Amino acid sequence: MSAANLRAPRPASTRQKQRKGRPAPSRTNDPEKTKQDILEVATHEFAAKGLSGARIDKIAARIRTSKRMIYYYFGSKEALYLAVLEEAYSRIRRIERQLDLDHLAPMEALAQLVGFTFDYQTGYPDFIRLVVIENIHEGAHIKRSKVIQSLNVTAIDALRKLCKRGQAEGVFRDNLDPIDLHMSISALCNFNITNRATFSTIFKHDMASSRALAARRAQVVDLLLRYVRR
Amino acid sequence: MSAANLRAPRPASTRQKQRKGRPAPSRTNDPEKTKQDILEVATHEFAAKGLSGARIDKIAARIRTSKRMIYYYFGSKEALYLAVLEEAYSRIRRIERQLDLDHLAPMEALAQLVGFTFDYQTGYPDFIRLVVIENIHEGAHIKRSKVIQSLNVTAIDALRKLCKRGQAEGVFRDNLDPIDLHMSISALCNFNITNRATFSTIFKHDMASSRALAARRAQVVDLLLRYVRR
Amino acid sequence: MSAANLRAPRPASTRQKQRKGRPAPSRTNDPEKTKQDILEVATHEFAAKGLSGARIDKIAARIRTSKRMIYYYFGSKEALYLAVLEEAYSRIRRIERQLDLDHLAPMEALAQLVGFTFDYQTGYPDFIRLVVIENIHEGAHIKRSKVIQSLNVTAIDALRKLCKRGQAEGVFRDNLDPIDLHMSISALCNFNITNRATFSTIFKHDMASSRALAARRAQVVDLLLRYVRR
Amino acid sequence: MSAANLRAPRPASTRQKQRKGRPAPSRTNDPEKTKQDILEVATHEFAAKGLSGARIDKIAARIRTSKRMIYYYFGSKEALYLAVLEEAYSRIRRIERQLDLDHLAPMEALAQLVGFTFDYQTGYPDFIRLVVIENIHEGAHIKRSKVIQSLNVTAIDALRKLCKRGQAEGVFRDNLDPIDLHMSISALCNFNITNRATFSTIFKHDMASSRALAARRAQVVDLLLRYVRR
DNA sequence: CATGAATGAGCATTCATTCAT
DNA sequence: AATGAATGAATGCTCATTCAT
Repeated sequence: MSAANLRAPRPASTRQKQRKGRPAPSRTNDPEKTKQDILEVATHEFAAKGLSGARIDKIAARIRTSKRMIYYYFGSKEALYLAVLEEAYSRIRRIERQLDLDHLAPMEALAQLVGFTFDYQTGYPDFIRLVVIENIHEGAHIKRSKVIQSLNVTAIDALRKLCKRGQAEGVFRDNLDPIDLHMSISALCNFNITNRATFSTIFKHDMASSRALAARRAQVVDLLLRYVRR
Repeated sequence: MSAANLRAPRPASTRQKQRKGRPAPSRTNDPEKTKQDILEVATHEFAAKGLSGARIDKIAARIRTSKRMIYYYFGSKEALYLAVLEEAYSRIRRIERQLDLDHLAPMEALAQLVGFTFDYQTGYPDFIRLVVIENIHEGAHIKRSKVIQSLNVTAIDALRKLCKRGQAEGVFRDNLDPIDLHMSISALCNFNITNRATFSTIFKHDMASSRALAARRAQVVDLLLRYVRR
Repeated sequence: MSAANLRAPRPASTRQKQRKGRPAPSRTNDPEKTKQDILEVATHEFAAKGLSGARIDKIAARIRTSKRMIYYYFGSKEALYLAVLEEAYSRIRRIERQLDLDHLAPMEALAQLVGFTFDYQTGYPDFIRLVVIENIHEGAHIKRSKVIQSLNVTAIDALRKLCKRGQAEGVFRDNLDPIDLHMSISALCNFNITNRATFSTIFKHDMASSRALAARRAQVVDLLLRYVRR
Repeated sequence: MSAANLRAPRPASTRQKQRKGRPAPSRTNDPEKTKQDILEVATHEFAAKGLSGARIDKIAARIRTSKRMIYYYFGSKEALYLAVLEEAYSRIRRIERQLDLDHLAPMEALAQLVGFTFDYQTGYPDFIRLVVIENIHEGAHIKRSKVIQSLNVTAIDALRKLCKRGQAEGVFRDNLDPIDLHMSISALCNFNITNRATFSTIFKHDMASSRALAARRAQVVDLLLRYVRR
């Protein structure tokens, strides 16, 4: 049996290289980098447009990779979105872990933690945007993600330790719930991102200026310190 | 005034039993009602799915009106979205106006205001969802809306008056900025809606139970009262 | 609230009429005809290429209707395929019903029935092609079709009556099963369609010429008459 | 010779346990075996899904070889399909050649031939499925295959000899055309495969049970014997 | 001999929107 | 005032196939 000489016409073999104005897809042969590039651009697209508003085409157009690669590596739009979420959560957890509060006095430590949270959210607004978007979807994807749910929330542990220490030293009042405190910190730090546009518009109050940010940061820290102090 | 009677009307209560097959166009001959019905359903659809995720078809299917009517009355999806936003903002402003804090002692008045805000957000979560969604779009629509920008933000005026009164009476500390205070109130009350799903999932802490809500409400009030008191 | 003057730019309203060389979609306003047209072309496409090989684009291109209409009326490729199957089955049943064998002598009646079947299959080969294709899919779609399963198979009833009559008159032998007989008739009549190309190629024997067809028709009738006769 | 030992070998028996994850490329270093494995799996895939419905990916996933190998050995999907067809035809011809009818009385010999054909088709349904699929494509590939067209159709020669012998011995009637007889045999034996699903569904008559098969086999033999006998 | 990475072209399907009455 | 029919332009996704090593 020799199928070779009976071969059906190979439509693709005669295809001309006809790159139009395309961004010239790379042949990096560095799959990790390619994946990372996709993830990075996708993070921004999803954060800016939401899951349904994001366009795979747009993501592809922004990288030196064809749209096809996105499906090659991630399988579907939703899977890409989940990967983006997982990466975003992993990243913040990774950074939180580096925070060392033990060597500071309790009040100062809390100020540090709140300030850090505020700065991180402000400096990397895509993360909160993604979280908020995921909430619009009622957390449907996060609930399916073992990766995210297995991440250790160091922030809470740190907060728990801090509360105990503050109370032991007599500078924090009793009846402080770390989870609850974390909620308040998040709420106050998130707001600057999640409501900036509407708030700025309605109150004619530019929340994005570095001056406004610095002032707000101080107030948020102040507000939370007042809350915990004896 | 208790917050309870300010709760959002249950949107579904007027809904007719869904008929199978065609959307069964109405012969109500009551254009105002038809518009209102569209708006109500659209509010929920946009709040639940976002601007891009919302489906005109779904909205039409849920009302006794054909899809065509939506275009007849509102012109486009985006215009409908804007109308929804405008209605939502108008509504909260209308209700805020009914709040009478002058007859209460400053601390109590603030507690009332915060509690009301918390209850309203919780009882009518679509509003905050819409606001958050609008922020994903960087406020692009709100910026074009004369209606929303012309709405008088009574809440701020009330807060300003309250601050002054509280300071005059010596129960509030100095250096309180009403806008800033408003921001903190909003942030703390919004969070329960905007981050409920992810927070509940990650911290295995059901934020939606009536018990959790009541506890959180008390903490938010407490947090803010501690912030203003001398 | 006047959304009208705030209307978002309507991207479609400024769209120019830019019909390229398209087949100029009709505005027949005759949905029944449009549906029928689609069905007809689709029947041929599916019969010629199978379910996976058929192209919605090709079907659309052959009618004075856009591809979009196919989804408007049928919902999906698979649903269209099913509609095609149902129409094909309905059609043959409708025609079978017109066959009146009662006034003929049993042998002649059977000859008539077999001849008719042979002619119908030959004259409308798409039907058997579709059936064979559906069998490749292991009857997955037919099993879901209430329409097809509710069709009364008159052919079998006619055959049953005919067998009885033939046996009563002493011209048919005993031990004849109508379903089994039907199977043999179908098998012998189908083959000319289902295996024509390969058989013709391998045996260098053109099965499609009118002469070959007539000869084969006679043989099939002969074969079956010999089978039933006492 | 009993038909039983002519049955198709169970293709799955040599298949290794599927490993999860990657297709786990083989290090067999036995190109002939690899080719054979591909062919075997491809035969089943094409028979089950048709040319357009078959998936190279699925074929690759089922063998201990990467998808790339398929192209390495066969060049293209269509060439693989053709190789499958050629192998299937070669195989049946090879087996037909083993049939020795000369030592049997004509009637018995025909019964043997028909019974064997029926059993082979039933036992190795992929072959007829492939043939039917190739007919959907109007025999386009078979026409290009020198391999298939050069295969000697022993069945026809055997039939021709048998007819002559039967007529000489006075047990077969005159006017028997071997090709035509072959056609009838094929038609009656194929039907059980090509129309099983739809026929079973429509007539609520399970054609696949061993009882139904045995009964049908007897009838087909009976039908054909009656046809040839003087 | 062997293979992981990469991809162009096409495909089914969706969706907001408009036409004609 | 109201609506059933119709549709262009995407959009997510698939698949056979090839590159580079």
